[in-house]
Amino acid sequence: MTNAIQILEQSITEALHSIYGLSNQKILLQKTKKEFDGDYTLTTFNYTKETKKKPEEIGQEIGDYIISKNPSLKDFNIVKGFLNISFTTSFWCNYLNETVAAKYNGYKKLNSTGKTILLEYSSPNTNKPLHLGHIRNNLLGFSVAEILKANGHTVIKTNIVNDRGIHICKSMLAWQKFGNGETPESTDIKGDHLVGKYYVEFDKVYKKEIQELVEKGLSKEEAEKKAPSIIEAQDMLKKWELGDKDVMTLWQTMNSWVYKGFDVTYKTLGVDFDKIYYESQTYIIGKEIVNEGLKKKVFYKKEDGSIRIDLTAEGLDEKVVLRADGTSVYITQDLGTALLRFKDYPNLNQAIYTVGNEQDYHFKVLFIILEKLGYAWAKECYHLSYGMVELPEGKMKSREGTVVDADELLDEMFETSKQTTQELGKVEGFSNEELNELIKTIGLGALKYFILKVDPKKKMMFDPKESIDFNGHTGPFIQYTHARIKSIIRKANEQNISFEINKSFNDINELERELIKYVFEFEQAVEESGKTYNPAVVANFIYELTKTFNRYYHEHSILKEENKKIQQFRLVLIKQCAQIIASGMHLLGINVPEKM
RNA sequence: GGUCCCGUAGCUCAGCUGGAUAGAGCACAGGUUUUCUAAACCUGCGGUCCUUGGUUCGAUUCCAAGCGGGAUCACCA
Repeated sequence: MTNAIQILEQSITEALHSIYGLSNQKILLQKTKKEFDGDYTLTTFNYTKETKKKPEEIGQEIGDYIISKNPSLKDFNIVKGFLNISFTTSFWCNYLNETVAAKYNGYKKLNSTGKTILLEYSSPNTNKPLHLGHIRNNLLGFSVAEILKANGHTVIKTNIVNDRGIHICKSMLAWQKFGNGETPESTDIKGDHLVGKYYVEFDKVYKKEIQELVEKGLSKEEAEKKAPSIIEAQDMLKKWELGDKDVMTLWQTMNSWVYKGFDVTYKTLGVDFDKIYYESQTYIIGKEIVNEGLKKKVFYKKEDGSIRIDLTAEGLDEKVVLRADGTSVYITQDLGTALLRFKDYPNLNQAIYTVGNEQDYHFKVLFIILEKLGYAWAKECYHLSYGMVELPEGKMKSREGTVVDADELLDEMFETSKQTTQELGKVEGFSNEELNELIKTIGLGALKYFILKVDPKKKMMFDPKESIDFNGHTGPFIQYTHARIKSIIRKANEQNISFEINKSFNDINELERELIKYVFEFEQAVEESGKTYNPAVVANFIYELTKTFNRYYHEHSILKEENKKIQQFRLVLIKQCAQIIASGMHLLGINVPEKM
């Protein structure tokens, strides 16, 4: 079936060719603005040079041509260089009929042109609990995965757990020294938070040591290198890479605490993974790659013993890929991880890394190195870079404790959700279980929508003093609208009203026409958000649809409508709207309730 | 200092590959419920789209410079 936009593009192409002999012209179509009459608008300024005619004239000629050739088009009007074109009402009604008959949900089916995409997100460090920045990462990654699936791709969601390295040793060391054998069970502290406590503890001691050394006359840089704590941590890392038994045992124990904690947070957030990688496994592959690269002369050994790559020709710097003491750095692991993935999934067409934009440079370097090493798939690697979440005071810093903790924030969302729900008192007949479910759905809806409605590329502000809204341009507003529709549908069912449109029916009003167009345009929004890896496109689109629906809801009654044909049409329309709202929200990882 | 990103209403954000009189939400002022859920709807208030040039029939959008903010340039991750 050809859709509205395709019909217009084809007709206009034909018109340009037949009237002016033009081909390969850009066809600039946009939605007609509210103030004007029409469905879609063609800008005709573009063709003035080739045709040597005024934009109004061109509009008239193209308008006449396409209307005469295409029965789906009703009429047009011209305002300067804008040709506003209207489809017939029966065209839109037919469209609605067909989508409903096809049980259309706005997603593309998995198809042969679809790619196989590995999408990495979350990627936590196991030395501290998750914070709001990680929440953005998790929601973004999960949503983009859903959106890509809805565009007909196969997506493998993966998590690379950063479970080794100097930062982990810091927590371990502090626990060893000051922990008095504390465990999550003995303290009743969630495992990731307990480990995080010792990460902060380490930093305190370390800072103090630095200060003492500075007072003794060392420079700050020297002091940072010579502080006893950091030397101990480095020793521990060496022992770890050598497989020291005690260190390994401690490492496994503390990591297991963290994993238990993360699992709880992931479950609450509703995110999941198809495959989990651990850097403790991939860093070894990384080291092998470095050795091979050394032989291939992609890397070289400096006098100080470190192994490096010179990227100054690319406008970048000289980069260390393996430390002088033989232990691996961040990028060593990433080399190994990349290789392992393409080995595990030989059919991979793309690998997406969901990582904050503070690491733009790192990924630029990583991808260039992979290319220099000769991996053909290097060019399929893509850094999905997103902006930081900032507080009014600036960036969040784990070590300094200026973070919005993920678990705390989630609890606050649920608390607000609970309060609001109780105040509004619309939950009669809900069981306790249903009520809890609803509270979670709404709290998560508010948080997820708040984060996903912002363009991922941009940094975003979060002020902990101002709680996340439940009114206006928010998740709960959209969820509420869905519940409203479902309420009407339930009542219609109770009254045994049928949901079928008479095929010849086309007596619709302006808002109904607009709503059908939104249903139609959803797939374009899904497509665009997929191409740009941007859930905000879907989020904002669904909001527009929902806002229009609420106006419609306010102005027109459905169950009280006496004309049965109109009533049935309206029921079909709103049911499809509910479907699109649910589909769109699903792409954001947000559930929509039947009642609220 | 080099590289990169950003600058739209009091606040938080939309504004698609250049197109009509720049839009929402929050906040503020007011109105709407005997009518399908008022977490809603409607009205009002609010803008040198950071500045200055350039390209263009047309620039918030593209280019250049400047100003302001941020990130990064680690043998941290």
